[in-house]
Amino acid sequence: MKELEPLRGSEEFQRVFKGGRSLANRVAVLYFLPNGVGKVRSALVTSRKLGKAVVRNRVRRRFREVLRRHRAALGGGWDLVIMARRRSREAPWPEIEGSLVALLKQAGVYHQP
RNA sequence: UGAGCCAGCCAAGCGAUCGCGGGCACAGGGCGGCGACGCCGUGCCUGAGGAAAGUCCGAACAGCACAGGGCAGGGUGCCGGGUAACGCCCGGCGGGGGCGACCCCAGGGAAAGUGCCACAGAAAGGAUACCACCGCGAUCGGCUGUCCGCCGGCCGCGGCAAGGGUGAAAUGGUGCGGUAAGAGCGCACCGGCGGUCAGGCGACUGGCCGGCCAGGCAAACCCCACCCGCUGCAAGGCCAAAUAGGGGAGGGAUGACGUGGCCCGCUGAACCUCCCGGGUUGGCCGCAAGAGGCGGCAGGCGACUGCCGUCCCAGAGAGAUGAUCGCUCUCGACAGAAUUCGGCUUACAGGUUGGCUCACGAA
RNA sequence: GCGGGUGUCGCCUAGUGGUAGGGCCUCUGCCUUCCAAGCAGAUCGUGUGGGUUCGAUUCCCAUCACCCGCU
Repeated sequence: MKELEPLRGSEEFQRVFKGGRSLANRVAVLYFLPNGVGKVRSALVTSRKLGKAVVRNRVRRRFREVLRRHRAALGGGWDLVIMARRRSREAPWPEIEGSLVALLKQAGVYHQP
């Protein structure tokens, strides 16, 4: 998945948090910053406040599935950090997918194929 | 039929499509490389738990002496066994609870010493005598006066600890005898203690004898017995890359470092520590065949052990299980491996197997 | 992953085995024309479950929550 490389290291996280913009709804917070690489790099954050390990793993898997399904529509060079919020624990799948896509569209990262 | 006790097992299932981690294969395809090969791709196989959890114990493994002596510190604590080891497990003993099946118990030492036992109470420990009880003496009063005698008050000397009262706890309990009043003072039974004999590997149990001398708390300090070196896979090892190994202060064969809270001992080097200024933030091994699972036979009451057969069962590195659809049922709990095992503890919808107890009914 | 610490009224805190104390807050009363301040009084607590002890905030065990280090 060349178009979905991971983001690593606290320096890269700090760069996105400080230099980037953010959008949010009840399911997640999206931080985004142009990276000039031509590829989309992304990372998911599920804090301990969200729940126990089973809950955090399930949320991360569902978020990752959203990115996988829509990776063809993600264009340009962006660094993304998606942070899960409380609603993501009990939200049904259509709500999660719809919420994340809405955030990506709002940020201008999402292009119709 | 109802109520209950103990032990064990399972942890929704089946199918389709798209995706993820790991392993193996690839003759053909794409990219890189002279090449071995790597990446992509394709095919097949495989992919969380009974607690993976809490991190409360024990070990393996690794480094430092194949971890040694002492102090300090910590842990364990009825007996016997199991185990690599344990604070775990099994079988007993003693105590407590339940009609019972059965369950629970940190359960050594208080005649080594220190300390504590608030309030109440006379007294909280080798202590004491408040009220009371009894004897003797003196004195006062009453019985009309005196002697004698009797009754009562007060004082002194002495006896005693049965009764009252306090407390969680006061030198054993009940009964009879005994006495001035009383007391294990004597006797019987019970309880405790000591001795002895018998049984048992032992904890302990039972019999006999002695005799009443010994309060509680050690999850208070402590004593005794046994155990414990420290650090932890981010241990430790190998390879590659990078800068410049630069400047200052202190220590070092009078022994740096290892080394831990300390001393000794051991090891054994030309380094080490701090400050200033810089570089790196990769890859591989450890890393999964093990005190392993399952089945059978044998030994043992059992924990467990021995032998034989058989199986290979996650291995990531920002961290693999998700999405959609169809069907079935009782509509699904607690919950996600990170070096690996053995335990303990805690969380938990339900389903299921075996054994046992009590109550009622029938035969 | 490894190691350490803390839980006491609504908030901040004392308390090393013997009645849980103080300040702020809240309520009531007094005072004041009224409010504030002041004075007097009251309510409210040992995170949870066991154990040791006559008696536990204190000692022991388990558990829950939170916090802080190392990497």
